[in-house]
Amino acid sequence: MARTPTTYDPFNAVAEPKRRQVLEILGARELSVSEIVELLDWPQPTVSKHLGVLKQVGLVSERRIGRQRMYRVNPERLKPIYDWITPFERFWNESFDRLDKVLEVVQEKEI
Amino acid sequence: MARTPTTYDPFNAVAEPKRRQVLEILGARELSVSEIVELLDWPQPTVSKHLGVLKQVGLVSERRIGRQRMYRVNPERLKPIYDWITPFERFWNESFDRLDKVLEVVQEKEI
DNA sequence: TGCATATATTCCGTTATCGGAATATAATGC
DNA sequence: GCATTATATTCCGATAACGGAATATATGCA
Repeated sequence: MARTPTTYDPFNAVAEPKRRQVLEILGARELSVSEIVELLDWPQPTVSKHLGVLKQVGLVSERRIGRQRMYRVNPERLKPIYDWITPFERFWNESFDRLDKVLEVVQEKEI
Repeated sequence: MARTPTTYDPFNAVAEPKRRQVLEILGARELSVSEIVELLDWPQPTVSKHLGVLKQVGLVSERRIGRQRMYRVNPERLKPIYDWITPFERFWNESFDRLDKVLEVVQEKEI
């Protein structure tokens, strides 16, 4: 077996920096392909191909208006990433706690 | 150019499900390679190779004790993922807000 | 019908992964 | 030094991504 396909799950889809960029700008509002092309200044096939991966993995949805296709982000599909990463949050918070304690000690000594 | 290498950044390293598993169990405590082998029941070279990728990208650190190598997670390297994903949190929270409003209306009608 | 616009698809070359099996390195203890 | 334990590395074969260029599809409009 080779590397997990990009369409296997959100983690693999989002590993590609350009696909993260696309999701970021779609976070603001629904956009057509040509609007994305203009905003990011990428070749149109590049945009379409990355949207294709994001759509296959369910991270974006598409709506047709005439010959345009409006893409929007599908946030719930990003939740597995959020759920996986948040348990590690305690490490940063713990560090802050320790820093707080250090600062307390420093303050006590200064008094 | 081909696909972004797994060692390019935390996003790519973490795209592989097995590497996420390794990081999860290292979240609990520092572990030797053989402890990971036993916990996950994978071939030893598989464990070593995945640890190698995680180490290259800075997601784990290593400490030698005799012939053992103790690996620990490097949480701050996971923060870019946390920072990228959390802005999308508002979508789930917004949904809950809307649900709350619906429930309020339902309650009002029941009174 | 014919032309223009919007988007998707295909073909190609280069590159790197992943698992498995085998082997190499390194440290310990006798 | 030699055997043993702990871990890393190498050598496959199969798979697929990515960018670029070219082309195909599909819709709208005169």
